[in-house]
Amino acid sequence: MPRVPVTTSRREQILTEAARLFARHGFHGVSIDGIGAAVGVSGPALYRHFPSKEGLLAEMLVGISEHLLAGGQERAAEHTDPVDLLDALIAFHTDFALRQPELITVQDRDLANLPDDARRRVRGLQRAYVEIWVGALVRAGLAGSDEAARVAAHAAFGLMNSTPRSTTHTGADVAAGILTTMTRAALHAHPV
Amino acid sequence: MPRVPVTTSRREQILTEAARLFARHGFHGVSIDGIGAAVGVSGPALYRHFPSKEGLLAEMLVGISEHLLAGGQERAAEHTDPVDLLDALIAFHTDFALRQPELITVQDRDLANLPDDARRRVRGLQRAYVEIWVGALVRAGLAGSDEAARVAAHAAFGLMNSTPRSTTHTGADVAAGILTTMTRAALHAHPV
DNA sequence: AGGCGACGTGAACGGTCGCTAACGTGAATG
DNA sequence: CATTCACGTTAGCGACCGTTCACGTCGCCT
Repeated sequence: MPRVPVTTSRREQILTEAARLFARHGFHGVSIDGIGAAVGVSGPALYRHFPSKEGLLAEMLVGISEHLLAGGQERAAEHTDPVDLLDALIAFHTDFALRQPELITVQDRDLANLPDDARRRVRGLQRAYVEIWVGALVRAGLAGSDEAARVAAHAAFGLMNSTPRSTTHTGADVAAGILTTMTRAALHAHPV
Repeated sequence: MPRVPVTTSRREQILTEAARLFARHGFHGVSIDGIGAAVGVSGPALYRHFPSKEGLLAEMLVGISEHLLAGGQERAAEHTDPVDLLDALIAFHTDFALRQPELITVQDRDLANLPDDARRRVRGLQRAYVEIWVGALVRAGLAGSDEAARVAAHAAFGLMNSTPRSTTHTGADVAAGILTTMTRAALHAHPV
């Protein structure tokens, strides 16, 4: 039988398709056979690449969290002015949310389905990412306390992550402009 | 055996506990036996009150959508000025999101697990609710097109619905103020 | 008193799911 | 050329899950 040349690695192919399926049906709503079928192999072949279904989810969510944190740290290193940093963070996060809506969806929907150690790891990475935002907000004088800044940061994430609910019908660049403007205004309006 | 006096109706008790469990573990992550155990009965007793597990979810989501739409229509009837209407809508939605975080979570996470007809019904109700916001935004001159207004409305929902992610550590009234202010600013900042 | 309906139980069913086992194969390695 | 290894296959296992069934038990109505 002719072997189909695999352009991207099988692992990444599986991760991509699994993300799409998890986003649409939820972790427990997708079967191993379903994921296999989506990449053209069948069922148990996945166990050549991942130790378990939960392990697959873990790699997906850890990857997302690491990517976000790395991007945040990069921006933090580039900008000393907190307002500039906030703008860079907004641009970075908005871009990610618009480019990878499935990952965004899975990240905050299926975190509870992770095994304990992986969940702790993801939560730690997420917390570090949030703290970058919190620090910028406080230093910019846009939040009266760390607590308030945390609420504001989560609110900003919710705003930018609304992408999966509305992007279906709208151009990505148009949405990017709207979300960026709204997020910036929301954060700057927050009273001290 | 002594019969335990049931204060609220069994149906509502089941709906409440099921919402909590669905919010935490997802629809497919909760078993019929688990829901039963949460209300003190076991497993199949639920079928005395609901036709199926999907039927239970359907009643939950339809109830939420109807409540939101009714509240939106009520505000729309009370306010002729679109900016006043927006403020009333923000107050209404924020209050709901803060008071019922589990329902908010289930609503936009498990819609995909509804049977087709119920899903269509919920989507229709949601769309009608969104259209109230869209109409107010356009009439207020805060959106250049219906499309832009829809993106803005979904973004506002994402902001206000961020509650379940951050309220755990913050007082509800404090969070309400922050979310209200941020949402108002976000919507008013959106350029024409 | 008697029957009925609401509500609950435990047992059992068919189906699906995650995962393992046993096996096959083609390409690189020595 | 023989071996190994990466990567797939199908068959089957144990567990769980949604649902149904047969049955029991109250409280209420006539």
